[in-house]
Amino acid sequence: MAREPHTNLSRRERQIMDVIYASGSGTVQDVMDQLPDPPGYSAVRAMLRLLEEKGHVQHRRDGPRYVYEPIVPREKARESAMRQMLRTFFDGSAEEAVATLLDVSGSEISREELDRLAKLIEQTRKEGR
Amino acid sequence: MAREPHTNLSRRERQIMDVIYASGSGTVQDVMDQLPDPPGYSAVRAMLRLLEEKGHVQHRRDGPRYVYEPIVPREKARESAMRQMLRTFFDGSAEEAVATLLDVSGSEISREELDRLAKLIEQTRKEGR
DNA sequence: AGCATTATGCTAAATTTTTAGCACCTGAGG
DNA sequence: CCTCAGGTGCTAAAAATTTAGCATAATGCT
Repeated sequence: MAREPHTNLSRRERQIMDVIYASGSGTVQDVMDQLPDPPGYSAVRAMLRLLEEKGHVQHRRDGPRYVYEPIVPREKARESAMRQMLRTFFDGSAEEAVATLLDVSGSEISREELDRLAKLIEQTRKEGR
Repeated sequence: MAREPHTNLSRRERQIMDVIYASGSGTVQDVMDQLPDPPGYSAVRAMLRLLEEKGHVQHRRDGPRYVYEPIVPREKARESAMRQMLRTFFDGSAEEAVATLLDVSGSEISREELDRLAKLIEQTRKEGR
C-alpha cells in the first residue's frame, strides 16, 4: 500500500481537493469561491490542470466550461483520511475518536441520530465477533 | 474564529506537525525518522525552527538537544481536525463519520470497546436532550 | 452572421518552500 | 583539560509551488 496521497499534496492542492470533496464536484469558479485567500481565476485553473495531470481529479465538459471531480471517490478518500486521523490524533483508538466526534458535533446531533448510532454499534457487535 | 491553521501549512510543515502530534513530542532525529521521504537533518531543523517562528511548536531543552512539542495541545488540535473532516467528507454528519470509523477500525476494535461506545452514546443522549 | 462574454491553453515569472553546508557550541569520557 | 561526537544558528541556493497574462476557442444573443 502506498502512502496516502493526501500527505503529498502542496498547500493549495490540498485546499482545492478539500473543496472538491466537500462539494462533490465543481467548476473553476466554484472552487475559487470556496478557497481561502482566493487567488486569481487563472491560478485556480492552473492548479486544477496540475491536479489532473497528477491524477487526482478529472474533468468533464458541461456546456462551455469544465466541471472537475475527484478520481478517488469520496467514500474511498474519506476512509484514508479517517485512518490518517486515527493514527495522528487518536493512537488508533476508535473509541476516543467517536468521543471527540460526539463532542464537536454537540447540539447538531439529534436524538434520532443517536438512536441510529446505537443501532449501528449493536450491529457491528453482531457482525464482527 | 480564524481559519484552521492546519489548512495553511505547507506540505512539509503539515507532515512534521502530524509526526509531532502522533508522537506527542520529539527531537529533530525523532521527527526525521518518521517523516516520509525524509530529507537531511538540517532541513528538518530548519523546518522546525520555522514552525516555531510561526507559533506552531515550541522547544525545551533536554540535555544537549531540543525536544519539540506542539503549542496547541493535541486535544484541541484534534477537535479542529475532526470538524474539518466532518465538513469535507461527511457533510457534517456525525453518523456517517462514526460508520466510517467503525468500518476502518474493523477487527481492531474489541467487544469491550463496543460496549464502552454504546455507553458513551447513551450518556450523550442523557446529557444533550 | 456578428459580437460580446466567458471559457480554456499555454508560458513565463514571482514567490514560497525545501534543502544543504558551514561555523560554532555543549556535554561526556579519557 | 582536551577532544570527540553530536547538537544548534544561520545563510544562501535549489527546487517546487503559486500566480498572472496573453492568445485563442466556444457559447448565446440580437
